[in-house]
Amino acid sequence: MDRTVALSLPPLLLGLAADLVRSIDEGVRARGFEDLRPAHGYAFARLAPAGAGVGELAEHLGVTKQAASQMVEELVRKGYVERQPHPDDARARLIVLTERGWACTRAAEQAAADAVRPWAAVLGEDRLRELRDDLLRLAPSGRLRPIW
Amino acid sequence: MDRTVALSLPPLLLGLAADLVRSIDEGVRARGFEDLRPAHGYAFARLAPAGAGVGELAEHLGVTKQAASQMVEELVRKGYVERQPHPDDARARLIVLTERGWACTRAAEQAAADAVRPWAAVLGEDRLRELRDDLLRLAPSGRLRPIW
DNA sequence: GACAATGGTCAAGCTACTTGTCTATATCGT
DNA sequence: ACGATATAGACAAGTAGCTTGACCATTGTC
Repeated sequence: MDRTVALSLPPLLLGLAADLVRSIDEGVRARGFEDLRPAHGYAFARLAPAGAGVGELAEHLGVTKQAASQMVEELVRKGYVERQPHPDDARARLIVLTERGWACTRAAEQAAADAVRPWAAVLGEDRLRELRDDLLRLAPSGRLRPIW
Repeated sequence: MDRTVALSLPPLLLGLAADLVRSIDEGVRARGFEDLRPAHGYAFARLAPAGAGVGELAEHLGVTKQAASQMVEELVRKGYVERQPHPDDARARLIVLTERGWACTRAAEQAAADAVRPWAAVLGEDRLRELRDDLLRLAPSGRLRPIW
């Protein structure tokens, strides 16, 4: 395999990803959610579809249950999520987004769209779609991904 | 601009970048550098070409001078870098890689190449090169990028 | 119905960062 | 040339987000 491609690809990919995270973070903050950090976005991405337990959230974030529990406590205190009793298991709790949590999620999507828009101007719509398709093929099987 | 592309691209890019970081980190550790974390790789990338001062390193890493100074102290203690007097400025010090630092840098490049190799199998050499070219066009002006 | 396994929390400790302060050297204005 | 200000870096203390360890409540298993 071409050595120059192998050596140049990782820095480019990581650099672009870092810029994207920073850009979305700024966009989310600019929309009034200044008490959140990128890590919270990864949590929202897991919680948005149908909620999740603390353990599931921990696994998604790649941290311990205790750390996830602390983050949930923080997000509850800030009004982004709430703990509901789990319907089937009295031990477990279902963590779900509040309306404020959903509002933040929508803000993150807007910020992401804003961040990507210039890319379409640079590459063109078609090339950008191909880029998306390439990334889709490289992405590990249906693992859940962050919103921002 | 196509909304589905705008919404799917960021998670795919961030997810792939996260996998890449984890993969390179594992590769570096497997090659015997178990006392380093991904953040150190970003530092090495800035130091490798010609060394740098603590302030320059701090700006590259996006942290305070004090934090960069602490990381340098840690890397000195572990034998990866050394402080040299700056030739032109008696206040400043030039931080440069030691032989061990270079060995680690080479290990990181190997690990990165290992991580990217499967991508060529999925996309093909030509498509992968186009992907690299696309990322190059999206990368902000010649900003320095991490090795892993 | 005992008993291990699981979901979650409480408590304490660690680490990588932060802000604040300081010294030494360099640069600028007069 | 010299005093004022800016810059490079280190020292010290505080903080935030993670870790490990211990624990309780509920569930599933033999």
